[in-house]
Amino acid sequence: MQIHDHFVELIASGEWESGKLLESENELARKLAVSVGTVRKALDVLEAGHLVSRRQGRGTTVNDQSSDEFNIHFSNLRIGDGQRVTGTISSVDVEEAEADANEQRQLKLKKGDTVFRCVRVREYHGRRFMFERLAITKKLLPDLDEAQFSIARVVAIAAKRNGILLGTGTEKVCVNTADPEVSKALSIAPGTPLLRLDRVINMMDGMPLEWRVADCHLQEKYYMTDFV
Amino acid sequence: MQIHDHFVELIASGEWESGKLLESENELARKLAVSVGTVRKALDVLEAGHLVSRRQGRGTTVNDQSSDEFNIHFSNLRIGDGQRVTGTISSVDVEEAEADANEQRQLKLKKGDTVFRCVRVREYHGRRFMFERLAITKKLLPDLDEAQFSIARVVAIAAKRNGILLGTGTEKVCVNTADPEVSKALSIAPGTPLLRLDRVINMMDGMPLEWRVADCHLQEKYYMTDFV
DNA sequence: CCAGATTTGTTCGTATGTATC
DNA sequence: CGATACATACGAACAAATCTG
Repeated sequence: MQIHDHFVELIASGEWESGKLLESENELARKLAVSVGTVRKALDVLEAGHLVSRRQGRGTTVNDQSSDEFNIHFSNLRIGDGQRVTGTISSVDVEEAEADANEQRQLKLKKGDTVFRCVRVREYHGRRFMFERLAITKKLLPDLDEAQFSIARVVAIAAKRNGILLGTGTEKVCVNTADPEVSKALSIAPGTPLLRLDRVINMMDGMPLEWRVADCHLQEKYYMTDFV
Repeated sequence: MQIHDHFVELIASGEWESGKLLESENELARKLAVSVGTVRKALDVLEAGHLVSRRQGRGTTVNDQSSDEFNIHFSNLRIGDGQRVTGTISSVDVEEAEADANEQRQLKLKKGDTVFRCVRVREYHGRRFMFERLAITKKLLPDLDEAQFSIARVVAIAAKRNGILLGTGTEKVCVNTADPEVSKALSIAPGTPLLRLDRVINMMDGMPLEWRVADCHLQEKYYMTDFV
């Protein structure tokens, strides 16, 4: 884990930039004065966290956490044969505010901390299907401004700029019905049953960074999980 | 994987009975004429599949796949602080029939194969909350009869009797509204939005064994998944 | 198309750390 | 307190995939 954390630091600091082909396991082991097995295990953990990709005969490369391939693993929405989908953003509304009680609890903030609040609509193949409300800890992303929220994966991109690495997340799923605001945004009848996705994404140190509550009109899409 | 499969065979055949404390890694390695590292890796995979539990200083024990602790990992329904729940069965209706087209597809059956079809209602703290329809491949569980379906985990228990080990599973989640049958069974208004859980449980060789479609009136419960 | 070098994947055998009984 | 078991690490070797000239 010491070696792992060292590697995380190298990635977060930008010393290991995304796309870079790392030195071989043997070289890393020699430079860090540990066994290759130890380097291997650290890289295994990094790979499990989607931070690097490894291929026999080729080497180990650093993944870009602002890329779509990285971020799509935070979506359990799927289509057709099981491919994950996120859609694209079709409308945005941003404000900056003091965190309310819920935001303080979800993002582990103190009274008086500020958040970005963002309301967005996502569409897929030209059809609006998701109404999402985001709350993002502002102090961790000081260079983030309201103009940027129209692009997908803002948080991941801003996190990368600020040397923050995304880690785990949890999502609660339940059923909700369209209130007037949502029904208008998605052009569906009020009261339409929707899938509500309540998701928190944490940083690698375990602290939450983004809280999203999304109401989702599934249409041909479905939510899927695996049991192991 | 050869060692892993060998261990699976020992568990499925009953030679390693549940609750048994295994020989140490060193002994297993010596008897199988492989390195301890190889035994460790095989045991790691078994543990990931919930077939054994390991504790430093104590040893490795075989889990009982018919136990509640094993089966609860196929449920993503949670309550309060995040504890998984399955509830208890409050009503049952069973029939034996030739698999229809959907059942053939989901359970990878051939035309003419027979299934158990079972309609059950689950309750939690005295409140009925889930209406589930099961389809189970009959030929794999020849000793299963209709009288047994009133107990939870029938399939896991029958599978154990027949030397079958449960492996992975997938679950699709979407939104559904209560039709007359479900609304009557759960004592809720017709049209009430419900969470629909469409789940297939596979055996360790990857072949499906049970298909369940459940409509769920969540109440204070919620469905939760983790991102890694 | 092939030969050789490089890199990860897998296994081996041993040694030490640490939790449990 | 000692014996035992899993957890972690070490260093070496070979297999298999990949890349290069």
